[in-house]
Amino acid sequence: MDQQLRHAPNRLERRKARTRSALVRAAQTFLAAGKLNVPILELTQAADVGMGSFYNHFDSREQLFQAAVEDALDRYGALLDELTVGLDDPAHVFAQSFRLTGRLHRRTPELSKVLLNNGLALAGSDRGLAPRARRDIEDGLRAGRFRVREPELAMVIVAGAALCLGQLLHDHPERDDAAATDQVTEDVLRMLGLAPDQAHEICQRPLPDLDGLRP
Amino acid sequence: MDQQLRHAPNRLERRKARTRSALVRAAQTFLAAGKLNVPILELTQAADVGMGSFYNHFDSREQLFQAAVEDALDRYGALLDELTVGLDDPAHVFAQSFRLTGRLHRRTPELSKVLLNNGLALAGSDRGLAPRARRDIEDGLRAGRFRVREPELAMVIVAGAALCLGQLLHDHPERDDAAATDQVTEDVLRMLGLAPDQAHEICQRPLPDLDGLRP
DNA sequence: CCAGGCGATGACGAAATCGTCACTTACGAG
DNA sequence: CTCGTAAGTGACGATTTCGTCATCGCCTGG
Repeated sequence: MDQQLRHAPNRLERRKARTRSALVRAAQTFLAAGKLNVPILELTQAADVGMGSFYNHFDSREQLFQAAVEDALDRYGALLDELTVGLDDPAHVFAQSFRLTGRLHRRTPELSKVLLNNGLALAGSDRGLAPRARRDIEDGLRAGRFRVREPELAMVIVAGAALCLGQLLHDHPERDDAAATDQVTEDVLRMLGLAPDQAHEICQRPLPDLDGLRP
Repeated sequence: MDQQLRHAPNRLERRKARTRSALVRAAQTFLAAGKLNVPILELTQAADVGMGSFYNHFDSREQLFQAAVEDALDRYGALLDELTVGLDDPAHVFAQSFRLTGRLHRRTPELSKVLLNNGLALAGSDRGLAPRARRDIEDGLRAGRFRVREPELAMVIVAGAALCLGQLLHDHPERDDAAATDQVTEDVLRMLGLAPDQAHEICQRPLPDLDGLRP
């Protein structure tokens, strides 16, 4: 009883949230396909909601797509967090995040394409991957593991490498994504000032199991 | 006389080329503004040609935009070539190209935006900047200046850095573009395996004068 | 000077897309 | 049980965009 009364209006709110969520997910589909100019009707049909429902939740297509990107980013970021808990060495955290991101391009292609299609705009964003990378780099500097003059400019290279790596893996499905990712990570770690042998070693460490994370 | 007869039909061909070129330039304007879904009529008005002329030269808007991107890339590449003739050290060529590219983001914003808006797709392209960067890196490896395991993966980082640097300079007009570019170039050179002090020195060298190149 | 061809042009009917609105359905309070 | 409200729905008229086509004007060769 208490649980239901906690924040009373429930049934209706859930319905509303479900409709909105359906629209967002449909938008992510088109976002992944790069079709930014889909007719609203097609969007609502893909979401399996009525055409009029769109205007109950969003004023414009741009607004919906923005919400779709933010949602995708938040999920991407949360996933990364799950996968890097309990690591001490900032360089290890950074390397593991970067390597996992490389893996995720193949594991969740839709999410990957959302990233690639909005890539540059997101590099300076305060959501998603960028703030995490920034934090890891600064942690690494404080811990004396990294050696760069301007963290923000190192971020530029890290973000660019992550994006273009994703694009490479997307354009060349035959490439071994794990090997390519680990090599790029190693190069980036060297750029960050880590000793070459340490950079190499840190990229050989086992990664957490990716199976069974998303039901 | 001989000159005119060389490849006979001239007057008409020039007119045709002028119309086409006007369309391409207009398209580049919209490309730079990120407006990919401009009505054809607006495009032809911006180009100051008749609406029907569009269909004399292109079948679809996509086709025009593709031509616009290729044209911009070719001009960008040709400009880079002009500015790096006569350099011997591959590392120097690379550094100078990269630093000039950073400068060009501010000097020719339209060209810069075309690059940014099509960025990732161009990283793996065989036109524009990518093939030059690839060539410079391989030259550097042969000359023993660079030390990376896989040139193609180093390219990934270089391309990403160039793009995200452009985005950073675009988002933060207050930033000193020369200083930021030189620092990023230095970091990238370190990533490529150049000794830190050499990387620093090579980024201090004077650049060719940019004034008076485009009349 | 004439004729033929090629490119330029914009009016027009066809088609796509928009966003409102009048109506329905589902829920929850009294 | 009944009513009020919030959300869902899709038909419809208005608007935008498309791409064709009949016509025009410039150039060139004869």
